[in-house]
Amino acid sequence: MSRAAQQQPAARPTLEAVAARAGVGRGTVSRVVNGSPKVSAKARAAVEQAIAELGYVPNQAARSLVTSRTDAVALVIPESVAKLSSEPYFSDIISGVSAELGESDLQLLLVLVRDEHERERLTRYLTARRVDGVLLVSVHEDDPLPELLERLELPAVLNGRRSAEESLSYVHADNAGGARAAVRHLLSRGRTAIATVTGPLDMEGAAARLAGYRQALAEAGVPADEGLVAHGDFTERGGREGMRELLARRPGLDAVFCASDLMAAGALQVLREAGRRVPQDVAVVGFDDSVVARHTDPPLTSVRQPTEEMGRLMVQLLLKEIAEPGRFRRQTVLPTELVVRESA
Amino acid sequence: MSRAAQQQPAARPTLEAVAARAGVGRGTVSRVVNGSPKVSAKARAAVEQAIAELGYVPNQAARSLVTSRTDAVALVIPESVAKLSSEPYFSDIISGVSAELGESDLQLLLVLVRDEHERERLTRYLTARRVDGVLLVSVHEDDPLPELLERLELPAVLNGRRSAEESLSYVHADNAGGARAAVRHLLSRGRTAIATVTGPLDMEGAAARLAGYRQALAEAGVPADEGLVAHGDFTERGGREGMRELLARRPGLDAVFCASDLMAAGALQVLREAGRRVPQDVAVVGFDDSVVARHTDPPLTSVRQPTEEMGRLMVQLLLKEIAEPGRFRRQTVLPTELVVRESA
DNA sequence: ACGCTGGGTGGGAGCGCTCCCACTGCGATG
DNA sequence: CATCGCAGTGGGAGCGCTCCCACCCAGCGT
Repeated sequence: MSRAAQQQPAARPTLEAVAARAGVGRGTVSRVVNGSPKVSAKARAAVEQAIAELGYVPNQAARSLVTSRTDAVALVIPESVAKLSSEPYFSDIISGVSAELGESDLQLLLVLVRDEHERERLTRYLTARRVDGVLLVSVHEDDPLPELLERLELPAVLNGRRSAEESLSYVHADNAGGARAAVRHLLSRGRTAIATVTGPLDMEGAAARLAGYRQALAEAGVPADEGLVAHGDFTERGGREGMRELLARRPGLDAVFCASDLMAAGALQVLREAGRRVPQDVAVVGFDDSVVARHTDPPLTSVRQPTEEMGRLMVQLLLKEIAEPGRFRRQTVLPTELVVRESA
Repeated sequence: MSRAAQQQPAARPTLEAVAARAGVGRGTVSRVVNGSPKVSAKARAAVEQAIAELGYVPNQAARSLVTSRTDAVALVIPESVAKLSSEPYFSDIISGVSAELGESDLQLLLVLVRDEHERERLTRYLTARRVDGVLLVSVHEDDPLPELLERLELPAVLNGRRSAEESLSYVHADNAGGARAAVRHLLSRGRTAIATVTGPLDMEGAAARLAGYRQALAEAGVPADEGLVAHGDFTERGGREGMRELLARRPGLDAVFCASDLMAAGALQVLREAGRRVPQDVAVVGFDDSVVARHTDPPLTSVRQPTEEMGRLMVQLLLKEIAEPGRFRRQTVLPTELVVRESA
């Protein structure tokens, strides 16, 4: 067998070939392929048959070249924050995004950004407008990406927001409300010295959870005690360190609200080492209601946020923004819900 | 600033514009952009300056149109198997793939396939050759995708294999060896009635784990007892059901090897409900050494497989295959390692 | 009978790039 | 001093598609 013949990847038929076969012009084939109504039933039938016979599939590159659409959107995850693997949160977002995108004809590009180098790569990529829109999760206050997106005027939806005055579209959970519910629950169980381990406060969501914690205490007339507040970073290790700090400062605490399940898991370890029983001595509440919550000892009471749904919603907003790149932004807050298990 | 000027997405400069500015021809600019050595230092400098001044970014669509390369690869995850969120395995793969791809100029496309509808979409996508190569994880024996990849002659690397005679390139872990190590460890701890909950046996990896289990027992002269084998599907629920079945059939068992951590977590729940102490009454070993393993009660002894590294390796093989689409396949097996914790 | 519509159609132009071939100039060679 | 490379260069052709304009017919009104 000749090498040449073997290498021929069976040249894909072009629009032109379909036109010839169907006995119509290129324009008509294009109209059929793109679902234009201005085609007679007869012509449409002929074209459709030719397409089927030839196994025609449009060449996306050629299409993009002229339409300057790409039919792809990027989901950007700044993985530096936490390892993707240990954060079920991201998986759920991905899952929701993917499901919702399935309805449309857009392809999902997953972009993990973990260092400066990769950020530059992404910047080039976005500048080249190789996607029609961007979904950005885990937004930090000083993240340069949202600004880039604004400058490029690229349709975008954030998960979380930089601040309360966020100018881009976003979807996020009612973090403050969830935290409030968690703390109220602890109060209702008779706890009085309720501590918290916060997330990274340069993330609005983490700050909101802290605010919710404070608000619930204030409402109940509990005097604020900054000694009961430790700062973490959403990771398990951060949870351990925060808990140790709290225990050292306020040995008498009888409850702790952790701004993530992973931190709650870390806190649990430290409490056990310190000989405190959970929930008898210290009640623990987490946030996210991730897989981890169901597997700790004891299982975690946690604030559930509809993560997958947030993913879906982000896509819906993005599609609207792509279809109609208006000035005005779409911003949505989803409710949270306390899931009570043994830990509190 | 005029509204019109503001709305103009500032038409991106073309190669032609760069050429004009640098006072050279299009060919020369193209050579510089693509790193051809056949350019004089002077011309190169002029072009590079022009590129910088104009902020030129090549148009990928135009490039693809003529090269028929896309500079993108797809990572396909048939999510039907298990929810992405509960399987840290996938996250680790993604992480490794993404990291390794960062070195090259290829973009990662994540494609989740959860039903027939989405499979068809993907088929169309691949047929249109919108990617240069495909990474496929979680391969089942009867999965139609590998065959499609072969037919399309699309460079591809599997994670796992359909069978021992897999014809495509693949990367997988030493599943049999890992299972053997797990069972030997149980034997060395004096356990005699060692049960197992298998994964879905239409996956070669799951079958290999079962084979390793059997082999270790045979080597130790322990007579085979099919009553000690229950079939699961890698999920937590599957683990629970398998464990119940085993307990009903062989109440005297003193150890169980689960083919995934998630199943081990399920088994743990059932054992506790049944009043068995772990590890005193029943020792438990999992597989994957995922996050879950560290959070169960007690923490799981588990077989670690280098998941992230597998992702990296898959990319390396794929790149070779893309660069040189030869007949011969590259197939790699990575070692596993037993991580001992309290559960066994 | 003669415009007029207007749905339906064909095909030229051109998107931005790479490929490739023809061509230039210059030093080395016979 | 003519001849031959050969590194370096410019630019035509063309990738497969959409856009758009000119055009072609019915079918309708006057």
